[in-house]
Amino acid sequence: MLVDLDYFYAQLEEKRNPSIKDKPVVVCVYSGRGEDSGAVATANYIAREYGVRSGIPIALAKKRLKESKDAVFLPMDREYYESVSDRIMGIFRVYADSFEQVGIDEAYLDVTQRVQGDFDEAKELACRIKNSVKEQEGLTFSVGVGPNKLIAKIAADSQKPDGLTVVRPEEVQVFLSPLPAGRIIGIGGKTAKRMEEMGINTVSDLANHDIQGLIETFGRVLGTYFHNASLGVDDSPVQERGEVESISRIATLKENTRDLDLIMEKANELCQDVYAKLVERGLTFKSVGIVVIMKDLTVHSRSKTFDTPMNQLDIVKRSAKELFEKFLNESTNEARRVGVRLSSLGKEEKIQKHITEFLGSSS
DNA sequence: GTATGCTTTCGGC
DNA sequence: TTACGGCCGAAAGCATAC
Repeated sequence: MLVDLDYFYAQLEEKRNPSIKDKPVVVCVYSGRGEDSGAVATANYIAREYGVRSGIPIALAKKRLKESKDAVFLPMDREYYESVSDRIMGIFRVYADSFEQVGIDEAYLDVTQRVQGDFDEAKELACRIKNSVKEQEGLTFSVGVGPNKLIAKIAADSQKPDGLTVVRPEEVQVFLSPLPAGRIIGIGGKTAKRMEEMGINTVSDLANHDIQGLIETFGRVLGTYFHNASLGVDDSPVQERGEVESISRIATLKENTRDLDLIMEKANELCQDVYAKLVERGLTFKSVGIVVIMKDLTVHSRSKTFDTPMNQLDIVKRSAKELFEKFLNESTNEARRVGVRLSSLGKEEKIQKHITEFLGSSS
């Protein structure tokens, strides 16, 4: 089954301050540029009735909520959301044979063993988990129960908030066929549009489309995945996620610029932040990457990889500077936002320390 | 021909 | 009228190694 916490950030803000729960609530990421510069992270269902959605500019959300008068705009408080998420995930985990957290507000629970493959029992279990989280944290979430992760996810999406949708194996075909292809995870706006151009609108259109054609258009991995998904077939296991694979920070510049010094002023802060997180988790990095979002919102990235694991702040800063400098030489536009990313992460261990010391002392 | 690793882009939340 | 975040993982596309 898939569990998905309802309008998570906004629900937490309602919980923290119940007086706002009958008003439109919009949780915002302010960029620090101007009064309303930034984007919407999420909004409660009252705000959604006004057309407020994740990702739209805050100024646009304000315009859409102009006549509601009592709309509440709050800044995102990520640390708080993460701490509550950790507690709730701890509750979910107890009910699962195996557990896989996806993002801050979603998780897959394989409960096959403990309900002995019985979907009625799975439904009862879902109710018990709902009650438990309601009692302990005062929060609601939506559940999808299905024969695999793909179906569980779509089932959960089909009834929100506080939903509970069960799709039994014999119901999969009827459930899936009429849905828009975009309901399949991995088919976002861009892919949906390409499919539309191929005459694919519903999952049933996708199921009837030649698999070779899909592979030619979307590549082997995705083409095969889309074909199987259209038939409700998915054998990916519910498995615990390991260490994070990358640590990144991105921020909006005070003003658009292509001045390396101004960019590095901000970038050095970002380097320190990602480095602090790296040390906190006891990790090393092999790759340093930068990302630049230009004033026209196009996204560009560059990265460099070392032969051995690294663990020094200075390396991060110097690599970032080198990459920004190189990138500026290749572009003519002004930068609006810049980011720093560490990847190819590894655990800091004795052997790696020795290698670092050896290289450090011999050079 | 297959496996593996690196760079960049895509897109979910 | 326009307006525009900050993360993350996955995949394509390419190069290289065996």
